[in-house]
Amino acid sequence: MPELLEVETYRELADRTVGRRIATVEAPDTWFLKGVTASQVVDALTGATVHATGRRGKLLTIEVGEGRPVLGLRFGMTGRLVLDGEAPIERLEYASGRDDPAWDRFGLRFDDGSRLRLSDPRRLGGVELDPDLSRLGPDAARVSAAQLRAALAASAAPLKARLLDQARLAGLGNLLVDETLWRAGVRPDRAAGALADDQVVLLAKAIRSTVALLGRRGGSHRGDLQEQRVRGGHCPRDGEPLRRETVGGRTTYWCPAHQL
DNA sequence: CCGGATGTTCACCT
DNA sequence: GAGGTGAACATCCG
Repeated sequence: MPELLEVETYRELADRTVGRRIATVEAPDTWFLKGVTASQVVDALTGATVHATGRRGKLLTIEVGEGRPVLGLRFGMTGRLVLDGEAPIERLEYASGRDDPAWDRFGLRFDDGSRLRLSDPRRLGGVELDPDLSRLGPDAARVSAAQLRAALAASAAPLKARLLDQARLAGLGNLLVDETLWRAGVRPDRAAGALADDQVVLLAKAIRSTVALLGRRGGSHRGDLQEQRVRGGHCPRDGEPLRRETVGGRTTYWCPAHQL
């Protein structure tokens, strides 16, 4: 999915529907429904009015009328949220711009005729009711040093693996983590629990500032490192050949010269 | 043709 | 228990 930044733009899009009444719920793909049946989702949301939207990490939440469950939307790597026939706020690099109706996995039709739909070619996202927020760590956009310290606490796992662990810290994906560590000058494969306290403070700052900067630039793929995230890429800071390794199960690029 | 990709979950190892 | 790996999802791109 989209990482935290892209989900935030989807939340802003979904927020335009606040006040609208849901006339019809479209759940054509039962595989996309997590822990609920199509009829449960339809019954729970039909006739409800959108009250508010929220986001925790990469999870988008839509709150409807009282006594109704919260709707949780996940986008996987290729999910997009579309309102009406409007062009999406942010075009995914991965997506080719095509928009096959067969990829519509979930949708809400409102009384005013507008339609909010989740299109996901690869079906990596999902829809749930009353998502369990206790399974997500603090949101990375606002993580404090103390929260980050707790997330990394005494772990032998590689730092990057912990930063990607949504239960520890919610919102960072592969690109944001690589960009953040590159900016902070920290190796992704260092043991998470081995960071000195002042390094944790700096890393928390780097996470917040990197998220904010790439947000201003327009998305997770707008990092300085992005163009060089290819085989044979070089560090944009000092020209050193980048290392490419699998860390935390994901392809990772980092500079051996300045990430220590 | 083949390998990977802004993600997550699960089974199965060590 | 903690970590790691590979598979699965389905499409596009180099």
